[in-house]
Amino acid sequence: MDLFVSKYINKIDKKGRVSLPSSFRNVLPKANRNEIILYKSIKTPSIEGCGVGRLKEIAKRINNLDFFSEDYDDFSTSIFSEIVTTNVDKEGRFLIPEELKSYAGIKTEAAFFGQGYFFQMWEPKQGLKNTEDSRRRLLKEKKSLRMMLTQQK
Amino acid sequence: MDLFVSKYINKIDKKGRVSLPSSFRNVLPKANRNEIILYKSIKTPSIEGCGVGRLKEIAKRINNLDFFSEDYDDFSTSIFSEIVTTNVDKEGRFLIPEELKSYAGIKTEAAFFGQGYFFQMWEPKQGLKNTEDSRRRLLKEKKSLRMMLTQQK
DNA sequence: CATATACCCATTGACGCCCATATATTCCCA
DNA sequence: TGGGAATATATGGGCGTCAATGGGTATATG
Repeated sequence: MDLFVSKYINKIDKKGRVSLPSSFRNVLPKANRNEIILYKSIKTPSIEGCGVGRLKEIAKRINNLDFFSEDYDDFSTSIFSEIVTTNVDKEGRFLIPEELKSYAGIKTEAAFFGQGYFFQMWEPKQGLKNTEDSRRRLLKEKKSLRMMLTQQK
Repeated sequence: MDLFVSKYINKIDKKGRVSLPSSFRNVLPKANRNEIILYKSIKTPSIEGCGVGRLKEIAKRINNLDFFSEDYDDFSTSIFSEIVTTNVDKEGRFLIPEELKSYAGIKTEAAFFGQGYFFQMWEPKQGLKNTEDSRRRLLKEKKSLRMMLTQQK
């Protein structure tokens, strides 16, 4: 499985370390298993994360913008300066930077939600509520959900 | 990671020295870890910096502008003639030339902002405000920012 | 010679690395 | 197939190393 799926709730220890769920670690390329990138979610009070490979993709894309345009600076600033890289230790744990932790309201536990190509970290209560809310919104449009789920191949 | 990412705020000591963030030092080629180039940002009151290797890339960018345009001369002059090289000492610190420091309004602390292939140095307050402004501009066009961040592969 | 800058050494706190344990999971073999 | 052993995962904690910072002294350069 090379996608981030399922959800987990892990504890944050005294030193601020939290285990990246094992199944998530396995999604990272064997080469760079010891480094991930984190950034504030644009739309929700949560932290998003993924492997560094994704960052290089983003970098390439930004690099293709007109270097002297205002857009270049805006993207570059909003993305690169907001992204933090974090090292995953041999036990699979990492530190969540304070700024991100407070942005997401995370204190003693972090809830990990697989999102396919990336994952989110939430304060557990808020995260679960968000899941319910999304599901509720989707169910309001059953038709489209059914279509999404039953479409083949 | 071979990109300048994240942000840091470091102190400037009595002698005018400031630490280049460790993660930034690691972006510089192992060969030339003791030298960086600095120049005034064209669009903002900040200082931009990078390893000496990137000079060629900047030259290329400028060379791609129309040779007979006014822009060509302006960029060429503004950037090349303003570039200064600075030595990084064994502890990873360097001196910010007075002219650049006053251009950016930097006094006792410098904020380092990763920008991918280069970095910026700001007076902390102004730098943080600039980040917010950038983000605000981009969020007005949610589509583009989301695209930049979530496109897969 | 005077000022600026490089080199050396020191301190503090944060972080990485290592080892340890408890629980859960898988595997293997009788 | 049941039970026990080997393995993996989440978690806890000790300790050495490194990053950021401060300061003394040598050296260079005009």
